[in-house]
Amino acid sequence: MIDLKKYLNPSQYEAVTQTEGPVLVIAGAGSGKTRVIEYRVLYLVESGVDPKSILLLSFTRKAAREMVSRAERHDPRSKYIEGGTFHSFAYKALKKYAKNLGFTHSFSILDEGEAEEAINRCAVKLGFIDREKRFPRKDTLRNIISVSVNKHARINDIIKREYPHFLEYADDIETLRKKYTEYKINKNYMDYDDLLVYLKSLLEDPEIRDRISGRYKYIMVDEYQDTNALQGEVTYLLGESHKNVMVVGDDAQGIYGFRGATHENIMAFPRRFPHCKIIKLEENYRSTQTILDVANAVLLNMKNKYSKCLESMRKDIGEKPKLLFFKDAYEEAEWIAAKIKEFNDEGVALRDLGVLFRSAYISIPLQAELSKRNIPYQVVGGLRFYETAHVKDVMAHLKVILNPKDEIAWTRVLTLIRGIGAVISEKILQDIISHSSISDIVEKALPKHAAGHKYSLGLARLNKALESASDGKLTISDKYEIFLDYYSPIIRDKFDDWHLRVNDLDTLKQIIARYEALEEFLADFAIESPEKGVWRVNPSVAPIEPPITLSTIHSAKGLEWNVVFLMGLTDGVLPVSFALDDEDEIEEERRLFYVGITRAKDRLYLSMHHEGTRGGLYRFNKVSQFVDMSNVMAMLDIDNVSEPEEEEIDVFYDE
DNA sequence: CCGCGGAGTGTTTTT
DNA sequence: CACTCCGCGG
Repeated sequence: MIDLKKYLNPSQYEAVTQTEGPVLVIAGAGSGKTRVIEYRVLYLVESGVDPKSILLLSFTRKAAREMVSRAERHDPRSKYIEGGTFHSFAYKALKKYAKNLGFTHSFSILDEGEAEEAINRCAVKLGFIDREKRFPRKDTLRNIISVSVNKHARINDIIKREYPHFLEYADDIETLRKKYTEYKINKNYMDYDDLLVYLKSLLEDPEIRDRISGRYKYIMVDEYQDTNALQGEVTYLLGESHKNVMVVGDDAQGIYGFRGATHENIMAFPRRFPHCKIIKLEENYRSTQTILDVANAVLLNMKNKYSKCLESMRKDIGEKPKLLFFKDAYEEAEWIAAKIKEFNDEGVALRDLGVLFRSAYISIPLQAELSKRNIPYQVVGGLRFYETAHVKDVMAHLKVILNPKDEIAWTRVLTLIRGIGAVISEKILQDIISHSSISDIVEKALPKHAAGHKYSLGLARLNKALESASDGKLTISDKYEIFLDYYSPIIRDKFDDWHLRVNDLDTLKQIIARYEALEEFLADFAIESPEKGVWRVNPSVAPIEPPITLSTIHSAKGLEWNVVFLMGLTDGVLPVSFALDDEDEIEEERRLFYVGITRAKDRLYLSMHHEGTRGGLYRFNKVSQFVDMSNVMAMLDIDNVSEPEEEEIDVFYDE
């Protein structure tokens, strides 16, 4: 057994060795909470605990992956531990026990766009769309329903609070919610929320719960402040019989309130597990004191704070973080790119540099600058490539051959053909779903429609592709190639920028080659999909060394870099403009700022630019209200303040 | 009934 | 600016 005390401070040591019973770890940023999980797994495994009985959970894939990979690195046996996101864990459990809930084992997962389509279909069936012109749009409907599930809230209350102008439709939306739920059961669909809802249902069955708890005897949940009510329930149920549950979190870093996460879960944990041990980690090992001074100033400005100020354990005081003002987005990007080059030339590896921002689009000028200088970068977060239309188009073809009952995917596939719109696709679809196998569809359903219409040629072409691809002897790569070939004329017709989009389809080809089963690929794609962003300007810079990371702050959670650039710090970006009229949302934005700052180990650069355009309108950007606080400003080295020009008008934010 | 083009709207973060 | 929705022409 290794000497843990050499690697851990007393609180960390306690959290690592207190393996039995409930434990709540309140861990400030950089206080070594992942380290605690890492060594706790090692300690358990070395004490003879079967690694297969250890379960690590987190909300985001990033955090989950980081946690699992670090937990695995000390002992070869540790690679047998189970871990991942709540959603991926739910998927595996549901694969096994879905029949107990009335689903067949091969349900399909609806991503957000597909869920919207499904809701729209239900709304049409209920007559809500034709009847009223002002009925909410499908994305709003999906959001309302999702919030009600994740926050355990009533539809009526959500509408009152967030969409008061739709209050007259509250009853209709409630009806729609029920219809949508039935629809999904009927069609063997689950959306992201259902994975958690049905996991909870499974765990409420004492027999199944016993089986699952019997298997996972040690449970650890990271980033607990980012879990919502539903995930909290799941955590309780998982730990109910043996109570060996450790949750780790920091309320000052809660940034997923928008999807129902609440720091209340941290507060409620000791109530749910009365003899819970509470351990606080307050010493920061990551950042210099000068960086923490800024973080602490921001922390002090938070309205509801439970966390204490961070104190650096590092001997070096460090450089005061810089605040930089630029004229426009290009000057800001140029300066950052040049500074990155400078660091790199001095010997700092690119992988030790990170650039963070509130929204992915903020990074576009910087990406252009990095490309110009041949600096390799990777973009994390924001719109992901599997959310783009062309990727979804190709995927829909794979979905229908796996699950011929998938009418959402069929509709997508059919309407890609020229001459087929909503009405005709619906007619063909009725024929399709009256058959249950893809070969019947190919032989009986589709040929009926493949003559005498202007779309007949296209439909015949589709039928041929489906026929070839449903050959059981083919690998999924072969099937993918068939559809890619079929889709090739369609993508050229549909998108002006198709030559850029085909790159994504190439990437997809490489990903798919790693899979043997189509079902596994599609599930992974929905739940553990590659997080590569699409906001890249030039995808083909030759990687000389591991690239610099450009990331949304959300995706940077739990990670750290030697040098961090936090860019685009203007009111309207951070805090984002929609948050400005809601105090709770502003506070969440402030925590986001806090998370960004605390990612930096040695150096931190905060930057913004004044000139911007939004919706075609010229506007003058003000520095973020989070930065523009005297206690924060006092901790910054303010570099080149350029005073606002008199004649410039503040278009958006009048006081 | 499809698809194009113009008008209008709203722009985020993740599973 | 980019995406969605609506109305009209084919």
